[in-house]
Amino acid sequence: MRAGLEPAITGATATSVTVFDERSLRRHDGPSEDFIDRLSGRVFQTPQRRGKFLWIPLDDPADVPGHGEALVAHLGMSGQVLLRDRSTDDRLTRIRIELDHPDHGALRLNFVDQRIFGSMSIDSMLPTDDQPHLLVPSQVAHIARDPLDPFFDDAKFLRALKVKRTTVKRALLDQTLVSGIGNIYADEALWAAQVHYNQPTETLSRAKAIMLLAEVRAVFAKALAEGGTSFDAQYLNVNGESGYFAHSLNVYGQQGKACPRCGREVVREQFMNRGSHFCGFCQRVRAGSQSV
DNA sequence: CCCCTCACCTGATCGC
DNA sequence: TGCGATCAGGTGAGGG
Repeated sequence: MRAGLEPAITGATATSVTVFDERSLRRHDGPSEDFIDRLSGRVFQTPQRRGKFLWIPLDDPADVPGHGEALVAHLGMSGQVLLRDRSTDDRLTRIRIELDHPDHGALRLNFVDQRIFGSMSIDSMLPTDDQPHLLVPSQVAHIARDPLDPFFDDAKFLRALKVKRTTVKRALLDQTLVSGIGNIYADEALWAAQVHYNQPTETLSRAKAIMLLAEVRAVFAKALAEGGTSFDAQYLNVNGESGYFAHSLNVYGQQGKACPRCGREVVREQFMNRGSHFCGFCQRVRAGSQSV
């Protein structure tokens, strides 16, 4: 989504903003009038991402220099950002931003979200603790870098796995430890590394933890190359197109089918109020390596 | 302080 | 055709 937005909206001016459902501003500190006022007339800079948060830095308004604000978007479970022409509408559009781009002319951003777990907001930028010259929106400050980020700290992540009293899938889904991993990519990376979702993190050997992190990166790289995971019309890129990673899934949603590695049945269990998909043979809770 | 549960929401689909 | 149950890819406040 970030890559799709960049060439289209960088340098565009937000000429008009409409909020159809104020609940989509759940992460915005203020009423919709405030969101509209602060966004209208601003120029979009290059879109940025950390984990599942996307933001578009805004130029400083002429009368308020050095402000440092961004339009922040999170898709939640069902959000989409669709890049449209001025005449195209989308069902379940919660927020609409009309844009004027010096090269591409009139554009429209439709923020579409069925369940309204996603949001848009205007947020102030803060220095990151590890790279103070790089800024992130205040609501993103507690989110860890993702494993494809050049400043992701492998040693810090491995240390956290040792210290935490939790299980490995919980840790993968904990965006304060490592960001960008959701239920699909957690299950896929765990399968690739042959780790059971309920393996206590402190019993994971260092070698296994390193392998797991490598598999997370491999899953991310493949999913990004294929444009993400689309099961239906709900998960689309900015041009309304489906990603192809769903064709590459080994265990997610594959319950009842054969494990691509050993041929035994893929099973699904309830875990954290969601589905966990794994091979009961390849992925078993193993006795921990004793580390001092 | 750390970890886990649950609330937050709507719409599509399926079985009866 | 209609109705109720079920399901869905995330986050963070608050309780234990």
